[in-house]
This record gives sequence, structure tokens and C-alpha cells, in this order.
Amino acid sequence: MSEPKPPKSSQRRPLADNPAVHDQVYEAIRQALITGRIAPGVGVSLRSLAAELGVSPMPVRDAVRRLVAERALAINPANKRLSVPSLTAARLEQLSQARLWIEPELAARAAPRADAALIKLLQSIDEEVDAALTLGDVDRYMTANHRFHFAIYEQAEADVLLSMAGGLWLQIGPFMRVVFGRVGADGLVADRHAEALEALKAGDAEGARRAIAADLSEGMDKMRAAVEAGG
Amino acid sequence: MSEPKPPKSSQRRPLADNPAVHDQVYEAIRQALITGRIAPGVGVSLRSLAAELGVSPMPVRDAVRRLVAERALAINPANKRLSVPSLTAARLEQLSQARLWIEPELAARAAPRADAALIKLLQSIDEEVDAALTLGDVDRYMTANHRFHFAIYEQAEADVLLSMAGGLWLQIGPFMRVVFGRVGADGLVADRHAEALEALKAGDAEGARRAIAADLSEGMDKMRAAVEAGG
DNA sequence: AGTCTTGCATTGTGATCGCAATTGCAGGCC
DNA sequence: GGCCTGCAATTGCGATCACAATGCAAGACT
Repeated sequence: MSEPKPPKSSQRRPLADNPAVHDQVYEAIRQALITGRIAPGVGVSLRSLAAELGVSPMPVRDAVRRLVAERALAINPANKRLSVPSLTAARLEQLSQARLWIEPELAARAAPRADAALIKLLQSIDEEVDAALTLGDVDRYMTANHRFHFAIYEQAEADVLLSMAGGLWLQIGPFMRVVFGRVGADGLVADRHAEALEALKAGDAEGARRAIAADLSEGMDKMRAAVEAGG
Repeated sequence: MSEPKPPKSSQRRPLADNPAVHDQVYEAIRQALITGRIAPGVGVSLRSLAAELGVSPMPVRDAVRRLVAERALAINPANKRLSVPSLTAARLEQLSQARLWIEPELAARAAPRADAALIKLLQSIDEEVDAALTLGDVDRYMTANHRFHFAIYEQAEADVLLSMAGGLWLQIGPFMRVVFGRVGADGLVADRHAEALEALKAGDAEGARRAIAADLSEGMDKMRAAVEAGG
């Protein structure tokens, strides 16, 4: 009845140190989405993703489910294969409108809480943004720009709104990549980060709101033009 | 070669017909959250939930992960036990503000698309709302109220915004239950459903926006009062 | 030669098992 | 009697297996 049952070679890493595997997978895919490294429409499979990342399909399933819940990935109900949602004008319009409400609001809430440490951090991130921009390094620009915005938003201490904003960036990432593909990096040099910094330094909530709104608005306009041009 | 098909005791339902088990579990928990049947703060375990629903822990894990991604459930990082997020004033304030932007917007978008079938459906749902209200049936009221709002929102054909609104209701459900616990069902009789119906019938986008905004605003005020009273 | 069918590989889903870690509860010590 | 300690039970995570269903490609038939 009881069999010796060879203990298997199931190699397991010590769970003691924090980051769970499915969280690492989540972060990996998340970063890929934010920087737009994953092309929309291509259907990948769970097992192939797992093999690519060197883990078992299980944590990938968990991570993918999170991303699907955040609408950063989509599942074809027929195939059940997963892909990045396609870039439609309707989607972009909704994402634009949502971002244009949430993110300026977060900036406004952050302004009164902005301290010297935040300003310093933002300045260094903005330098990174500019450096990536002059180098034409798309991934670096995307990552740095994301960090700039969310360094501000995190200061707002509004976790519900913050997570909504995070979900929106996950969905907008693929669109941003199209912009680079079409207009090139030069088309993006004009951001409103300096204005935002000034407003935050002065604790000017409405100024921060306007600066971020303008920054987003211009970026979304470019995306819209790129999407319309690309059909 | 006859196949009696006794291959295993693992009873598996034919996957052909659609609803996957983890989706059913998701819907079950979702409904429980929307109607506020799950009290905040209590920590349940995956296995206990699975046993309660009569399924294996696996689909429960999937469903819970979705709900955690939508911030409808929270995981205590120490215990790793999951619970409904506690009702803080800060959370309610953020949820209120987000709802007050998204849901009136969806109503405004739905107005030009409202046809006779929708009006008829809404009228019947609103009767259900009133019936539940006079009976004091909390679950029925919550469910019907939810259906009334989302029957409108779905007409907007804005899936991104719609899913955001859905996520917000999931988070607000527990708060709504507090209102009933404190002020009783009588405190909620005054909704703006009639006004919304009139505006939709006339295709009046701004009227629908105002009606839904007023409806939400009054409800959220009651919740705020209840939460502040309840500490 | 073109179209349909058949067969195999691959996929997502769910169940079960194993492991590390935490929790709960005794029982013992001061 | 109260506090601490040690052991058993429980929990989440990940791996592996099983199975139904789909995708794809080669073969068969007209």
C-alpha cells in the first residue's frame, strides 16, 4: 500500500527570499508591455512562454491571469491563445480619456506632498529620459518616462487611483511603441516634464495637473495620428 | 472495442460547453462581493474556499488572482491569507471620485445609443429595484441596482471604460453593505433612476450624465456618512 | 490537382502531490 | 497562574500528470 516513492528531482528554490516566481514572471511581462516590446496580435502559448522564461507553466498561468484581468493581455475565446490586444482607435480614445482624468488628478494630489527628495529623484530620472531620447534608445526612454510619471503618482498616496493608472499604462504601452515606429524618436522630444517639475517644486497642484495633462495630451495626439496612419 | 470509459475517478465535466470552472468561481465570488455578502477583514484560505464551493483549490486560485488584480480582494503579505480590503475613508473617497467620473461618462455615451429595447429592459429592472427596496431584500436590491447601471453602461460600447467601472463596483460592494447595516433600507429609496430613464429615452447625453452623477453622488454620501460613523 | 479527412503534436484546464513556512494549540517550565 | 516552547495541522506555491480540445500537416479520395 505504501510505496517508497523516490523523492524526485523536484528542485525547488528556497522560498524564504521574497519574490515569488509568479511575481517575477508578472514583472517580466509587465516590463515588456510597458516598453512595448511585445507586438500586438501575435499569439503566444503558456508553455512556450514558460519555456522561454525557464519556469514551469504554472506561475506563468498565474501571471497571465493577472495581466488578462488588467486587460493588458487578451485571450482569444476561440483559440484560447493569448495576445496583446489590437490597437484600435476606439481603444486608444478610451484609454486617452481615462488617463487624462486619472493621471493629472494624481499629479495634483502629489503636489502638496512633493518634498526635496522627490524633486531630486525626478530631476535625475528626467535626465535619464533626455539621455535616452538623444540616444534614440526606445526601451530606455519608455522605462524612464514611466518611472518619471509614477514617481510623482506614488507620492499622491492614493493607491486605488494609482493602480488604475498602472493598469492604463500597461494597456497603452503597445500604442507608444507604434509612435516610435512611425514618427521616430525625434517626434517625442517635447515633453512637459520641466513644467511639471516646476509646479511640484512650488507645491502648485493645479499647475502640476495642467502640466501632466498637457504632457499626456500631446503624447496621445501623436499616438492617435500614428494609429490612424497605420490603419 | 467498446469503451466503457471508466478511466479514472476524476470526474471531469465536458469542457465543450463554455463556462470554465475558474470562471464560475470568479462569478460566484464576484456576485458575493457586489452584493456585499463577504465581510471585510475576515481571512479565508484558498482550500477552505475550494471546499466550500466543492472544487479543487486550483480554479479558486485562478479566480482569486483575478480578483486580487482587480483589487476586489487583498492578500495580507505576512499571512498570505486573503480578505476583503478594509473600509477606509481614503479608499472610499478615491472610489467615489473614480466612479463619479467614469459612470456618468458611460451613461452619456450610452444615451445616443439607447433604443426601445434598452428602455424596456431598464424599466423592468427598475421595477425589480423598487420591489426589492419595499421588501427590504438587500441582496436583491444590490443585484438589481447593479444590473440597472450596467445595462446602461454596456450600451456605451466602451469596453475599456466598462471594465474599469466593473472593477470599481467590485470594490465598492462591501461599502454599500455598510450603508444598509447602518441606515437601513429606507435610507436608499431616493434614487435617480427615473431621471436617468427619461434622459436616455430622449437621447439626452448630458441629462443622463447628470442623472447618474446625482444617483452616485447621493449613494456615496450615504456611504461616507456610514463609514465615518462606523469608524 | 484540388479538397476533405485523418493522425499527431500542442495547448489550456484541472487534479494531485510535495515542500517550505506559518499558525494553532498544547504541554511544560518558571 | 502566566509565558514560552515544540509539534502537528494547515496554507500557499510550484511541479507534474491527465485529459479534452484545437491546430497543423500529411495522406486519401474524387
